[in-house]
Amino acid sequence: MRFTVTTWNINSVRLRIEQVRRFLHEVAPDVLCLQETKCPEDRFPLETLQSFGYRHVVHCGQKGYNGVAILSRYSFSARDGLELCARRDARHVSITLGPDAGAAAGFVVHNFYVPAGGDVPDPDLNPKFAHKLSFLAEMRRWGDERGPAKAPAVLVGDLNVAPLEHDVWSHRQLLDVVSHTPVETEALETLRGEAGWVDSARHLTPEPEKIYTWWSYRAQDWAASDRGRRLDHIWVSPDLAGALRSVEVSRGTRSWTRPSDHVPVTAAMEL
DNA sequence: ATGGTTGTCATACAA
Repeated sequence: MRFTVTTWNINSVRLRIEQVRRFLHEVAPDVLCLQETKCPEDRFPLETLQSFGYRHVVHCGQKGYNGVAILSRYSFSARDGLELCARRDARHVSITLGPDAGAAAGFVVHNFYVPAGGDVPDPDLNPKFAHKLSFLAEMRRWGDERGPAKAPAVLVGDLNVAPLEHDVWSHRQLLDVVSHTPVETEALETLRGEAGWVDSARHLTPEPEKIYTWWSYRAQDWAASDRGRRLDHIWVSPDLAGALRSVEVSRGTRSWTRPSDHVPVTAAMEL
């Protein structure tokens, strides 16, 4: 059976609830992972999201910042959130889907929101960048502790790193810009490789083709300048790599009224 | 070299 999962940094789920409705109507993934819901638990639009056909929802939120959620057409048997960097930041949530989602033993979907890291790419001068590097180090340690994948798994999210040369509009000009500095790209690629995750977008669309999932709000004309970065990722465990059929970047949502600066990325698998 | 925009919460701060 076909299984689809989407990751989307929504930059306020309450402000963009209509965009969520439209996207779910048009693309209808089985599972939607959101980041930056920017919404405390008691103000999360649970019933509205459920009315879009996604009965199974988990939200991990806080006031003003961060926040991750997973919407699913299938029931899940467990939910869990990691607490990284000893902060109660809402930057991770995971679910375990049951057999009705297509994998006999079920599988885990992890949804991460990696810290953006501020503007100055020096951990000694910029505590936000230090936090980002610590977060990536803890993701690496978490992967080491998990060990080799015993069951199919998916890791998605706004990882706030564009790891490869053709994941940014200009590799040379972004080498000292947070999101594409060597210390970040090497950290992300190392933790991904050690844990055996397959980068689904690059598995199906290798370099040198450019892929972007984020365009700054500050550009006068984001589409004309097209100075994007690939910050949003869908990784799959090695046993799922052969099941990948497509990875779609919903670039069109960036042109919707009052868009998020990130667009949805959807992977389809034949399980 | 600089500033450019958006969202939350109501004043800076994070992205």
